[in-house]
Amino acid sequence: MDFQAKNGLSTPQVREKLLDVAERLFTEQGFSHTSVRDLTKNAGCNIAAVNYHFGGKDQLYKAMFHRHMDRVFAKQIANINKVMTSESPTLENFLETTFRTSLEALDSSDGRIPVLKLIVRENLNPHMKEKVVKLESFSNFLEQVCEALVKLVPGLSNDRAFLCFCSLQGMVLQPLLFHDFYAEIGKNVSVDIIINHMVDFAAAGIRAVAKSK
Amino acid sequence: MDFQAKNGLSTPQVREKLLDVAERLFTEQGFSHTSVRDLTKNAGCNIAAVNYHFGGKDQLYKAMFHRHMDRVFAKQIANINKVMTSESPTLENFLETTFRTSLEALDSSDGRIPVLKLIVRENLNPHMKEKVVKLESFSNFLEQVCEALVKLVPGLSNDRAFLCFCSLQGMVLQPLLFHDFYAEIGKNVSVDIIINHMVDFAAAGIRAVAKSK
DNA sequence: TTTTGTTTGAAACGGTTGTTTGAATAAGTT
DNA sequence: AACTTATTCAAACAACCGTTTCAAACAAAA
Repeated sequence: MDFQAKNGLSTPQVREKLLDVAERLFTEQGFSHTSVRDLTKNAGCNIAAVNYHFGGKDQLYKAMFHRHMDRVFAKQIANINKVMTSESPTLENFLETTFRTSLEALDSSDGRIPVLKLIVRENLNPHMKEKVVKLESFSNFLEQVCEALVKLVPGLSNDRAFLCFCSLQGMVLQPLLFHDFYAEIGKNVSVDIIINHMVDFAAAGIRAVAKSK
Repeated sequence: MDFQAKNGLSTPQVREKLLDVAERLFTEQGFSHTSVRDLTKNAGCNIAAVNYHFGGKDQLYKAMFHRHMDRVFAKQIANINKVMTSESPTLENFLETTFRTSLEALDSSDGRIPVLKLIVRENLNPHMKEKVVKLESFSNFLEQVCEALVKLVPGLSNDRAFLCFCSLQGMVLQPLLFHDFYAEIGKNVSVDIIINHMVDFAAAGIRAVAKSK
């Protein structure tokens, strides 16, 4: 009932192993299609471990979601800072870094998993009652991007910058969700080509929007 | 076992009613979260009706998916033709029509349901073994869009047009998936403003890509 | 060693799922 | 009318789900 009551910090291995497995299975198969038996079998532990360490499937999902979001947004923001504090930051430079970080999960399928895909899942089928996505992390990321855009593109208002953020998010989303699908129907494109295209497309789009009345 | 064996065409009412309910519930809640009991209760028929008329939950899903895709792609292509056969078709004109048709499900939540959302669901959790999306319909739509883009934008190659299609698809996807989410965190924007922004953004993006080496 | 608290294990519980069954009803034909 | 087919219905089925239980194994401290 009161799992890890005293030992507030870390239960050594099983907890982490379960979080790792959860990150992989939940992102690949979704919440409903991943059973507790799947998770524990892949983690090499007993079925009861999920309830013992986390208090239920829901809360394991929540814990992994938050851990993952914190990691990825921290990385994105670090990248943005690196670009913006360089000697001569350009819009193209900023876009390429952001796109590449978001899309690096596409090629060389090492363990990297895109948060956006997770967020899309959570948005289609909410599993947490509380405000779905960790708002502190996400809002912070959103503001950092908008702030950078306003600095990089003369004449861009805050409102317009938000709309641009949405467009950028969509452009990233598309290959994340559909790259495999298009590959299957013969429309295969390398990630580098996609990124180059997206930089050209988005840079022109943002600059045009900045000049628009 | 052999449902509607002789009467190959239409079983009068229950079939259609089930397809309508399935279209609504599957798109709102997803495949797994929609039980056969939900479907039949909303359709006002018996539980066994799904298996009797369609042969199972899977095949009801498939039938509604195909019916819906055929309808929406037909409408999209009709719109494209209307624009392209007008006296002076412009890129902005084409984009606005396409965007508005795709996003009309956002405001005034009448029964309209976006296919793209369905396709995203199906892409995240495939429920059909066969090539997921009806390829004839989708490929046709894709080609029509690319063809129109090449005609409207001088210098745009076929390969580049495909990449632009992907970017457009992403830009449409974003509000479809996240509009409600952003509204909940105070970032509410009217559909008209979104569309105007997207037209500006995409038009500049496409023209820039056309001039790129 | 004995004691104490934490972690694991196999089995079972209650609930929901999609599907099947077989009788009852409706519709259609001869 | 009788007979045949198509459809509906309530009930039951088998399989899976997340969770609980409680005894066994383990660790660390006394």
